[in-house]
Amino acid sequence: MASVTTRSTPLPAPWDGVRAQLHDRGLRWTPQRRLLVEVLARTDGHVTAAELLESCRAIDPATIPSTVYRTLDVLEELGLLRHAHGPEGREEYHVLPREEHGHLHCAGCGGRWEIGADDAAALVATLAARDGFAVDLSHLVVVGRCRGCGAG
Amino acid sequence: MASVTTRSTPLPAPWDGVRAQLHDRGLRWTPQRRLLVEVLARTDGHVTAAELLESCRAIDPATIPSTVYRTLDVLEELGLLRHAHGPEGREEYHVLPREEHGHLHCAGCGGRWEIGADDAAALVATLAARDGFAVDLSHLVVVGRCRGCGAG
DNA sequence: GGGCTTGTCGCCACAGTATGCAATAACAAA
DNA sequence: TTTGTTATTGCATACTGTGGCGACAAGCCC
Repeated sequence: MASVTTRSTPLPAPWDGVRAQLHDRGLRWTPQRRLLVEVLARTDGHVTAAELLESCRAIDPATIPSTVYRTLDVLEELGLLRHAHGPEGREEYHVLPREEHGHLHCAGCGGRWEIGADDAAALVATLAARDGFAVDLSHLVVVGRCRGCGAG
Repeated sequence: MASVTTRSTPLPAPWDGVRAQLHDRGLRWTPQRRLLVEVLARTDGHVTAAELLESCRAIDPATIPSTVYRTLDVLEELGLLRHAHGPEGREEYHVLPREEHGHLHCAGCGGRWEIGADDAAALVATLAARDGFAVDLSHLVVVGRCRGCGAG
């Protein structure tokens, strides 16, 4: 009889190690987690939790929201994801953060860009020097208007 | 017979002009709006919408959430409020923004501080020069760890 | 003061996120 | 393979915030 967890898609990149990482921490590899990981493996860049939920439901309509949210928390603890809050306050996840970076959101067109460590260096240095504050770049969201949308 | 809208509290500061400002735009002065304005007049600094709702309910338990949210939107359009998103993505309102400023949130102790225009000047200048991006300082939220909470 | 226009309220439903709890199932050990 | 432990699921529920819609009432005009 075919195994229940189909092996049709040997997870790529860092995702193939998730199962082992979970086991190392005494956590479990479940079909629900596998489903989300499969979805994430096909995703790159930024997604909202709601989008991920929808993608999971496209494959398994029985997917429960709270399971997805909890699994996202777990994966974030493993370091495979980072989350921040978009301009409307909704959660956004960065898959496979190569390096810490902040985000730039245009309130006009909704466009998004990344802010590198060097762009924020001055701000980070100012706050570190004056207040001893250590900035978490991955949570930095800067809202404003891009060139195209003008200062209007 | 006493008037329905008690005049016991002649609204202070800029709040006394709200009614006129509403009228100028063809909007209306209702008991519900007056209640929220009274609460706001006694508040300063930062509040979440939920806190304002609670304060209103303390006075009039019949206060409806959506009315509060909609009134907050209206008052923000009048320039009497600004909102930003806290680290958990909840809405936070700044009452009577004296000047545009961003916020610093400590993920450890939950402490909050303001970021002045000068603190962010370098970041603002960098983004303006490189991308032509105009930063909205009032939406700037920087998350990290304060001196006391260490880099842990 | 009375009527009319239309902005606003109150209610309902829903989206997105989060938590408690009992039942289930993953995994290890026998 | 069976058993036992306990992490996880699924469900119910709650909270924040938004949008639709009919009924109501604020403010204008006469």
